[in-house]
Amino acid sequence: MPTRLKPAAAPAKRPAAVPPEAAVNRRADLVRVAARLFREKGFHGTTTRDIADAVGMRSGSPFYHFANKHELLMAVMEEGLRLGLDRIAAALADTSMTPTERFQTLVRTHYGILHDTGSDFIPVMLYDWHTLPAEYKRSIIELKDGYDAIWQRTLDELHAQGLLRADAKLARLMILGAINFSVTWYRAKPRSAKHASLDVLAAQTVALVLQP
Amino acid sequence: MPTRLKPAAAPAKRPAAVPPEAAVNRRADLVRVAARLFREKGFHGTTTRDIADAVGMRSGSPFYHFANKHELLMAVMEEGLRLGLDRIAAALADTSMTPTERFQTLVRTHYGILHDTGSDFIPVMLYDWHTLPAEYKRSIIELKDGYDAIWQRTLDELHAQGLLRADAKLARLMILGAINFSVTWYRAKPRSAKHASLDVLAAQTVALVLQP
DNA sequence: CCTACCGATCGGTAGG
DNA sequence: CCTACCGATCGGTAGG
Repeated sequence: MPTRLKPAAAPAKRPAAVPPEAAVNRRADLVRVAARLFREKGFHGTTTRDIADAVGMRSGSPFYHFANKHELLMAVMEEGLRLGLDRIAAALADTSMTPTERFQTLVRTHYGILHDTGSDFIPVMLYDWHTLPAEYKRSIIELKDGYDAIWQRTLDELHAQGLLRADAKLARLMILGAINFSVTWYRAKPRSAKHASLDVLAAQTVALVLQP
Repeated sequence: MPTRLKPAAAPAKRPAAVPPEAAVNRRADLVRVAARLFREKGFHGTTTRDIADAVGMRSGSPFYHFANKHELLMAVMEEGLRLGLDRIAAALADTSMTPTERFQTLVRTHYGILHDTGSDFIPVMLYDWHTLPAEYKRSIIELKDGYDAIWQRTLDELHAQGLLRADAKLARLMILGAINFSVTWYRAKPRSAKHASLDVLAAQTVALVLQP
């Protein structure tokens, strides 16, 4: 008859009473930390306890902010797409750019979205998209469609100008695929000096697919 | 005091004694079924019981063939790379091909390796590479390096001929990335007639990156 | 957000 | 390869 062992450790001290708007900060902490851990170890490879530990909560407390683990995953993806759309909007704010310049900007911005410090949200979406139950996917797909549409507009223009030799829709899938796949091989800030920077990566990507 | 409930079901009948070489067939069954399930649900999303069920074994029996779940994952990846290398070698058997023809062949073959019926091994490697412990990766990396080298030779030649405008090594990463990423969006044999075939996909990929 | 907990499941094993 | 099992862990919950 195995009796459940209770930790003999002293009970944790309660933190000081929290300010009113702290809950949303704690929620944001959970999303940010979940993104990092999901990216490193995958959704199923990360436990809700790992996430709670990393933000200094007890194991049951994340469920005060999220009904279940999948909603945490959804929040990570939503945050990533919202941040990504913001970054794209800011980068394309100058409306005088040529289609080629817009394309260069999109490519460089997307590399940043994948590899800048703290940018773990979109990689999680790329890794664990198939893990999200269909009912959670709807709202994410809406955001993702907005993201794709921005790319598609520019690629359509490039195609019309004869600067893109493939079908514009397949070109979008292939170019974003080429960039997205860098999450499997690119390491930010390695010791080696001959490592390609994101600027170089972006320039080479553009050179590969755009007609001179 | 919860007493463990034992199933009241009749004990399963032992199957007839197996022929001597059957063990290797059963092992191959496990690898093939594991590849399919790992692809569909991921490594952590698939239980060893799922795999045992799918081949008609009891839950403990896969561990007669594999020391642990990770060795099953490694076997899936190894099988995929071996099959892939075989397919490439067969496809490139004609030594009179130009670099452009070899490139077209490599691209088309790789799409088949990802999307042909029963070709679940390499997609598993793409999805769950980061799940494999480092000590298991060594032998896989060796096979993978061989695969990459074949691509690199052809891309170097294309670059020398001025048919590829990006650095040849980055071009390999980006082109294989563009193709590999199709595992996230391409569905084989859909109902829709306007769906791109692998032939079309391959031709468009070549058109996108190769200078006319 | 913590305490205290549970039901289910999971990878894996001993022995045949 | 099956039987019979276990130790550990996991997502999640009731109540404060």
